[in-house]
Amino acid sequence: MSIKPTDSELEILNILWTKGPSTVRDIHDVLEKSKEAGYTTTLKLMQIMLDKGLLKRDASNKSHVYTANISQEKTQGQLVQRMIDNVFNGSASQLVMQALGNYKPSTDELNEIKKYLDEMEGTDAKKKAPKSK
Amino acid sequence: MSIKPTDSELEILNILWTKGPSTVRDIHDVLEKSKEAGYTTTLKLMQIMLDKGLLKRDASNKSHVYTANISQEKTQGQLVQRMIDNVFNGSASQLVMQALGNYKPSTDELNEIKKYLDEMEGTDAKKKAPKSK
DNA sequence: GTTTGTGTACGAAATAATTCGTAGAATGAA
DNA sequence: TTCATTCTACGAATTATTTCGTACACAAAC
Repeated sequence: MSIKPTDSELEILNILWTKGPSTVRDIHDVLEKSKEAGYTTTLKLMQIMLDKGLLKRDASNKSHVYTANISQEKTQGQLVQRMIDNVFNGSASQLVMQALGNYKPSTDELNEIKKYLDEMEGTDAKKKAPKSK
Repeated sequence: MSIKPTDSELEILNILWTKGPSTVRDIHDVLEKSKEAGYTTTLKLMQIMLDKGLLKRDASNKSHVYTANISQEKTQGQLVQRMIDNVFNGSASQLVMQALGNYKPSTDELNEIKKYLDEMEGTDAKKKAPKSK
């Protein structure tokens, strides 16, 4: 059971994750700022995403209100997983180092990551990272 | 100037990066082990990849020999970059932590990453990681 | 020679993603 | 009510990806 949103779908999901429940108009207004997009194109996309189960909606008003139906964290996890498998031959640390070498995070970010690593080391092969529900 | 191989194309690239120059037959034999695939399907894919500039080939023999025309490291870098932008709203450290939380690398891998981080910290805004040519 | 095997080229079907036009329902002015 | 606006639904064109059949070239084996 694995989802695979397209790039366009991801754009919409990102907006929904950030802004919360939104109408097609809301989403479209955001998209328009960064790209050409027809209103009905956005509408159709979101209808298809509804079909696929990526979104859910409240249709009790004239303007339907859409919400993401998959969590940001879970989606990120699955996409990262896929990238590790398909692009890094299964090596998470390879991905991590590529991300770091490529990106050069700030010292603050570095420290955050190191802290995270230290915590992991302590717990060794115990369980997964803590997650706030 | 940014490439975007599809999943199928990435499978082929991975094989080429691992095994070096190969014929369609070579690639197809590897693919067949993990999935259904017709020979001419693989052939066509590789021809299209040639068109796109993802591969190059030596056609001097009856069996043409293909090679990846884009480097593994550069491709990984671009894909990671894209994921950071599209999925993690620009935060590399978010990606890193998702990768780690999700995957639970071995202690060895953890140490490798930490070492890498330490090196980065020392050199602060210098340049990219050393690469053996 | 002819047959068999292995290869490339290429057209085209099948599927998926994206885009948009048009129709018609609902709402709110004028 | 009539007009303009705003919305959904939906059909359909466009483009990209994946798949495969068929044709034909070439070489080795018979």
